[in-house]
Amino acid sequence: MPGPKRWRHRFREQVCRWTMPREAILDLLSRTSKHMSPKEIYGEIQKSYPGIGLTTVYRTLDLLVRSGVINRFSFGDGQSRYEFKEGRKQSQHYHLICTQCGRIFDYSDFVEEELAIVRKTEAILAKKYNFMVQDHNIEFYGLCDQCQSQNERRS
Amino acid sequence: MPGPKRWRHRFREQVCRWTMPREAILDLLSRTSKHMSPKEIYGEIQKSYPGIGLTTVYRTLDLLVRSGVINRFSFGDGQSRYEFKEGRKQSQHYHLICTQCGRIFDYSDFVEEELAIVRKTEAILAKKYNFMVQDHNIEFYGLCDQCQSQNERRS
DNA sequence: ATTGTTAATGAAAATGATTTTCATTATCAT
DNA sequence: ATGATAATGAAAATCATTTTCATTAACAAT
Ligand SMILES: [Mn+2]
Ligand SMILES: [Mn+2]
Ligand SMILES: [Zn+2]
Ligand SMILES: [Zn+2]
Repeated sequence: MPGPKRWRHRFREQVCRWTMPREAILDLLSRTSKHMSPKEIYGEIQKSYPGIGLTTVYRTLDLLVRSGVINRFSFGDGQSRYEFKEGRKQSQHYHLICTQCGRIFDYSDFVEEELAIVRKTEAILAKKYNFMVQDHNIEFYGLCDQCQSQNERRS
Repeated sequence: MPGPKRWRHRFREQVCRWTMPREAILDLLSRTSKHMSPKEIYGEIQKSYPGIGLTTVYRTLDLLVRSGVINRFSFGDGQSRYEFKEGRKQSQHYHLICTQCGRIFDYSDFVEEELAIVRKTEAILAKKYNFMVQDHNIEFYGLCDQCQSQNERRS
């Protein structure tokens, strides 16, 4: 079943209607590799569907997060950011966040070793604290290439 | 040099005045193991120093974060949360966040292996992306013991 | 101990992200 | 094609955080 149709079916199952705003927002997120905020998504969506309201963007993002189709992040810049959850493990990646310019970079090297540790950790957590892990998140904060050279030029 | 006095000196160096609100807030954070929000801190501080305003709490937390004395987290519940940075490596720990009740648990098992991986990762990041890592963060999302049993009782 | 400079404070207003309300519209099972 | 009702958009409400500004307090110099 091709993309849109698959979503339509998937959502019908939970007494949901597959509407144009939902299609547009999911489509946008599935095409970008950026970590977009509601306002950014709204701005982008406006270009092709001027009728869609910011409120609907918020509601749709909530729905998609609850449905497990996208991920929500709080990188600490005052707004939430969203990312399409790609199929399977391939897409597993973590984030580098530049503390100066705020840009976010995807990072997916060494994920094998990291995942092994994470699995091991999850097992411990389940046994010791009886905590049922559903998801995890690793992030590195620091200075991106650009901000580093900018800084030394200034000093 | 005992606690308060040490801070007083440390802050003088950066043309800062060591004031009563700063003392009170740092003192509170250094005693608790909770991850408190500005409003929670404000509420607690009020009990002993009714004069201190919420604005000052915000400003002081910013100062302490910039000074590297405390850490700021965004766990995604709409407010930032703060934690005293304890001395040395001993205190290195990560977080378990219950997606249902929002409670946050400290976790510090297996940190050895995790730290080894993190170091390795940092080296790669530095080489490949020229990203200078200053800090990192690992968090697990899931259901805490209590919420799990609550759920099965309801189902 | 007193004093002057000015960093820090608190109250109120402003801002900005997110949520709620409610009348209207559009989806989709029948 | 139609009815039930889920979804929408605009406006208002909320809530966390920041800014403004007149007043206060810290502390270096005396
Ligand atoms: Mn990403
Ligand atoms: Mn902690
Ligand atoms: Zn940067
Ligand atoms: Zn819980």
